Amino acid sequence: MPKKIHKRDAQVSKALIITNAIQLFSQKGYASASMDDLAKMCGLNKAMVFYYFKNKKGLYEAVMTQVLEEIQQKILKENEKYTKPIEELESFIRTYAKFACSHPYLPALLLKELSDSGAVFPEMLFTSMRQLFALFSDILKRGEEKGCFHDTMPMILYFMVLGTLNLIVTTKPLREEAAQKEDILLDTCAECDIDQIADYLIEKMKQMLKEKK
Amino acid sequence: MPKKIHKRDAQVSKALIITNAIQLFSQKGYASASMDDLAKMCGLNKAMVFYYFKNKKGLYEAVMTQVLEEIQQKILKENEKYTKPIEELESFIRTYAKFACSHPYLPALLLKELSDSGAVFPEMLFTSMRQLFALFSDILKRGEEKGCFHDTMPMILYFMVLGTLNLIVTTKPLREEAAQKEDILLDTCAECDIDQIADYLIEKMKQMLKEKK
DNA sequence: TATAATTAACTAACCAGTTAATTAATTAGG
DNA sequence: CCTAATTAATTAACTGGTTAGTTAATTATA
Repeated sequence: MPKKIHKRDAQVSKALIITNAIQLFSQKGYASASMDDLAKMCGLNKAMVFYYFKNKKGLYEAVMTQVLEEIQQKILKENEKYTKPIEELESFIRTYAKFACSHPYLPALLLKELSDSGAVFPEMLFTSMRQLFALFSDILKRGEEKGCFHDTMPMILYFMVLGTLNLIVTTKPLREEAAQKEDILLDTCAECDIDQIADYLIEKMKQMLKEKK
Repeated sequence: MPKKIHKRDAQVSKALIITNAIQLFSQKGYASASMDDLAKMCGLNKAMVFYYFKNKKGLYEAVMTQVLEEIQQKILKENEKYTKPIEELESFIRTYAKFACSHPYLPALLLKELSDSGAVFPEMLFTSMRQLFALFSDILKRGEEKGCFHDTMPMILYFMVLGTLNLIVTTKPLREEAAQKEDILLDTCAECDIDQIADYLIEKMKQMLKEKK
């Protein structure tokens, strides 16, 4: 619990709350995240949370918006560097993989939210999530028009990519622990780094997309 | 809230609690599932829950064990019908897909648990989950030895299958809602039935596995 | 009669959210 | 440039409701 070293500054306090809330929500989930704990983490009074974000749900929405905005901007920016659909797809997967690995709160928050079917955060979930999917879907469609992709079902392929990468990241501690006590026969991919995994995924996606029905 | 119509019977009461707990935990998540609510759903006194399962965690473990046992038995039984790795893989995917679709509590519970890295249910998670993965991994390995599969990374492919199917099932209500208000340009696969999706996944898996590195 | 199943009533901790008072920073006026 | 008034940020203390879990008494069954 860090003591407050910062001056009175709304911007700073607000950012401090969001930063800690990202950690808390991603680790404990919405219901188990305590606003008392959050205030202690921030070194602020609990009332500040409600002063800036009205209520718990408001804070959660701010957290999700920021996190989704972050990854979306990153992917869009990377995407601009490429023109060929294959390269764009590769960039999408690699960027998401790297970001998810270095910011593991993203997969945790996303999987929790999706496993609830957006129970906590119903409206804004697809407003924000849709845009990422739209980009992915668009890449596939353009690839199909150009004749380099075949037999695409964007929604399924999207879940394939996100599902795989999110599970790989969130289960990492579990798989590492398993690797120690398990027999060697069962490879839990505990030592694979995220680049290897992204490479493998990309190659497999290429194989899936190049074949005509 | 059904009134109790059953006689005094430990077996019946216990089963009643588990059945309702599966629904409750899968809908609300571990933290938000209230034992008071559960007792009301069962038409029993709350103390019964603690009488039979000691505490909330004990009940949750019983729920997870039963649910994982259920799907595992189903898949193992189906698997016996086949001998060729390709058929076994196909059966694995199709059986999981169908079961997940008709018992949507499974994907909900699994995704919640995995997004926590087994926070609630640490020990038994991989004891039970491992067996399913072991079967999947085994199918791939035997296929590779026989020369019909190539370049397999079982852990990644496992998450690919489970990740895709689980997300497809849990997001179904979300995607259907989206389909109504969204532009037609973005296909959320709202009308796809689970057999189509399983077919597509199986075909894509075949394409991925047949190619040599 | 002994044992197992069930209940009502209780507790102590926790939680989201409120309130009214206090402190610090900003601005305006002389 | 200083000070008084205004506004914004922060706090302690509180509330009402909920929660997991307990206990001791009661009912049914074998």
